[in-house]
Amino acid sequence: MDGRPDLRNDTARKILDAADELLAEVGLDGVSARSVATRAGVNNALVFYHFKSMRGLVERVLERYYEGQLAALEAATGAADEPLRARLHRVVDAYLDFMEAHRRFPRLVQGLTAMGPELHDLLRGHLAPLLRWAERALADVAPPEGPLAARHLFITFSGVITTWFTQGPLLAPLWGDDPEGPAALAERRAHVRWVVDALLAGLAREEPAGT
Amino acid sequence: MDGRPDLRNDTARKILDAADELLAEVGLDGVSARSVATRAGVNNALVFYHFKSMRGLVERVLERYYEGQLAALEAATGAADEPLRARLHRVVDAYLDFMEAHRRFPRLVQGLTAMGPELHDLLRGHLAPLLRWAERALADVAPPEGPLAARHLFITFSGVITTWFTQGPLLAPLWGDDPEGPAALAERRAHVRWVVDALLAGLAREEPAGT
DNA sequence: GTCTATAGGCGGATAGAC
DNA sequence: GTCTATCCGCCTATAGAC
Repeated sequence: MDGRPDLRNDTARKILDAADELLAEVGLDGVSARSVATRAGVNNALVFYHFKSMRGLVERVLERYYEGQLAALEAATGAADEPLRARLHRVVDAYLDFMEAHRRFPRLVQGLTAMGPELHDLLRGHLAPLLRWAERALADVAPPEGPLAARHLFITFSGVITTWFTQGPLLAPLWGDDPEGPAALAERRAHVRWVVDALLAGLAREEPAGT
Repeated sequence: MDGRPDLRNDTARKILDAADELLAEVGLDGVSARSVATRAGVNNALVFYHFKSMRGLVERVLERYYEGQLAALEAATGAADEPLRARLHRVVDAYLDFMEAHRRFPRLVQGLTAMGPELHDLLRGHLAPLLRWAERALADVAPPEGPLAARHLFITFSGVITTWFTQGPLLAPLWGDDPEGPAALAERRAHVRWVVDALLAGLAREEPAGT
């Protein structure tokens, strides 16, 4: 009972899913134990029985997403014999696919990040493996240090991708498109691929002959 | 008394500044009228006297930032005789300068965005002029529609820039640099400029001869 | 404009019966 | 594991004296 309940338990799952939904709908502090329990159709006290505290509950929701994201990205990294450009496109596609399938995730992370330093360690713990993955994946494209280092490219790409999902609902109505619709996403995907290509070309120019 | 107090009033200013600080420190729901009043050194009830409600207070804080940002970007757009690349560098520098000078701002926006749809209209109202500005500023670089349109470039650049400020404090300790320090910012600035150049080269390739 | 006092609601969390 | 009942604290907001 450390906030990691047995998820084969049906009630625990229902609570977790309800919390997940509500976090995206009303934000962290909009969510109360009562609202979660009601949405899940279970008793108020069970939230604390299964997850110890509200914080524990949120941590579990977050955990599920980050594990999925890392797995998705690692699965897309495979085949080292593949041409670089195609490989990066696949990775970026996997990133977009995951966000599309879990639209609540970027919003949730965004909310938690902005919420004061108590949560920073938690988030950092999940971010660290992602950063290491990026540095591995970009090892032979980006220099190890300086403005073109993998870490900068990682921040840049997560910015380019997640910002669309977080700001999209705000901006898209301004140009009269449904931001959640497949057409808008397809266009964004094309944009991101184009950014990949442009940055790749830029990197190639930096290092005209292989070192 | 519509939540727009006379800011020549000293107490109103103190409350506004205190709210600004606290919003960044503890997030929107971490801020209470009491905490604001205490930080400002004034009485609890004065918050409501001057700002009508907590929501009104937050709106005023937000307003101040967005107005400043738009002004900064517009000021940097001037001189149309300047070469395109230099002009864009200046704009991007102005964007980064503003964020550097107001580090709380991106974090605040991030938090509010993630906080449910009640605030979306408010944010949209501030975002709309920025989007219009971007479309004007990029009018003769980007096509009016499709994946390379100004609106995509706008989301991309605001993502690249703001993500550094929001995620930086999380990530930078992982590579042992002070994210708030001038060295880290200078490196990021170099990165963003490089991204501008790479995307500009990409756009030039799309349209080999001017239409 | 500024203060005190307080109403009234909702929050997390626990005790203890079943 | 699940339920009822409850404690206690903090919140926004207002009334009314000064």
